[in-house]
Amino acid sequence: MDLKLATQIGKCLSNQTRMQIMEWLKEPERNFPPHETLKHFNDGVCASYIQDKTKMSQSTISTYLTNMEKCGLLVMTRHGKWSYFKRNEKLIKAYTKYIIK
Amino acid sequence: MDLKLATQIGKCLSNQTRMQIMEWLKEPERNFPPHETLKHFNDGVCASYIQDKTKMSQSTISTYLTNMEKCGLLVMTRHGKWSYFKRNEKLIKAYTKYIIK
DNA sequence: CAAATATATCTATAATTCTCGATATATCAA
DNA sequence: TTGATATATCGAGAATTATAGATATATTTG
Repeated sequence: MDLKLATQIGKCLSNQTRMQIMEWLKEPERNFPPHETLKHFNDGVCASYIQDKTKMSQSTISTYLTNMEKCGLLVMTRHGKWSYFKRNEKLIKAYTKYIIK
Repeated sequence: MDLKLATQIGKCLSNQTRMQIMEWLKEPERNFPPHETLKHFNDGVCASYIQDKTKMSQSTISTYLTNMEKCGLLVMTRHGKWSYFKRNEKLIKAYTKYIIK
């Protein structure tokens, strides 16, 4: 973790929708309906379910998720035509360690 | 800690200069010269020393510090004509607890 | 292959943030 | 009180980010 990465993470976490997504992804089974094809949340939640819940446009949420994945906050796994996103707890922990004294 | 406050904190931590200030304030005696009037860093570091180190304008750094204090990241103490800023470890910890699963 | 579906990327405008100079306020020192 | 110094606030233009529609790409299905 360095200054640049930490500020990029801060940028992702400076928007209520994005922060809300991070919170929802703490408990996928609680916050999202079950996936119809995949029978689990092992790789997180598919982009369209996340989008539905935010009520924002597809392109906006896709951009959010892509950026959050680029800075490491989320991990993306593709299954067929679906993209699944889950929290990257390791990076989140590294970020919190960086800002704590 | 709630969604709104967490994103405000994220905003403060989304800028390299502000994040750098947070890092410097972890170790005032290491990163700043001793204060001439006050003989300690108990209340943190005075605004002008912080400004000097960033090489940015007085008004910009004053705005930064004021906003960081408003969202609780920093605690401000006034001694005479000087404003001293120190980290608010309690709030920082609350923020990290909020984002960690 | 063609159609349907999910996601990603491009482009442009709207909204917000950045940054500084100017100015105001507060305090100290003479 | 006057002048000097430290910090805060205001106002404006520059830079960045937000957001969505249009379009492109990728995958599945018939």
